[in-house]
Amino acid sequence: MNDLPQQILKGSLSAIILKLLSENESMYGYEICQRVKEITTGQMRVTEGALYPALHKLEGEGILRTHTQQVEGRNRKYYSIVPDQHGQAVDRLAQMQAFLDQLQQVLNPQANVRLT
Amino acid sequence: MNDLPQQILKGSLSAIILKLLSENESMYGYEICQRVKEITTGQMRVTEGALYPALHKLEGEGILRTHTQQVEGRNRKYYSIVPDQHGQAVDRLAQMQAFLDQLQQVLNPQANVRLT
DNA sequence: AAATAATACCTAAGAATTGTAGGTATACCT
DNA sequence: AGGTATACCTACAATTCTTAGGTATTATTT
Repeated sequence: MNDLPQQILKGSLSAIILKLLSENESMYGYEICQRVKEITTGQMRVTEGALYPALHKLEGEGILRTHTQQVEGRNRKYYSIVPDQHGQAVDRLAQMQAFLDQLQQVLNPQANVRLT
Repeated sequence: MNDLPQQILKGSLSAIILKLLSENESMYGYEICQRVKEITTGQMRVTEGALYPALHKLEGEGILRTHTQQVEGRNRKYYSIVPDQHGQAVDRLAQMQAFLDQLQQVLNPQANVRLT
């Protein structure tokens, strides 16, 4: 009946991918899943059924590119931001952040965001 | 090509509704649309095509109830949280806030939330 | 040695939510 | 008379995700 807590807000996945790939030269799908689990101490999980189509879409849009590499007998498909698309990634992340700030304005107006 | 900026993150609308109705005894649909525009200085807009189905769903789930009233010749349908469902609303809002905190942890890990 | 877990990729089908684009009706202003 | 604001609604399409599978290799446990 009740939705389980590990639901991802629809629309946030591509932002998560772009953020992680902004900080790391290249990552492979499975690694992204694990990284999100790590960062959020297991509270948020990116399912593979959502991740791989999202990666393929960003690749189709020309924002990401891939190179495959065999590591310990397994094939890994590494994704990275296309060099001249870093601006695009920054823009998208800024848009998402702006929206989240507006949402906070509605849901939690007395809270302020401060840098540490 | 590019998604316009006034897109709502799917899943956040019911939280917005519950938050506004937690602070106001009752509100009608059109009022909710206007209020969100006010709070976010026009940057975020809840479309009626999304709002009304969402309200009907929450009513169907037994969380909201309605009473209609005629004001200045026009019919207004006021929504309010069913008295013994305030806990439900608080729970849902807390869940959403927890998720947003986790998302911030991924997208903007150096930022901290502080009360004013 | 066999079974299970972990790693690593993928897709198909369906559910859920939202935007777009309409519709209806009243009141107000020009 | 026409346009704008108020106030409700629905249908359809688009998007995004979850669920639930599938394949294959390596590591670990039984």
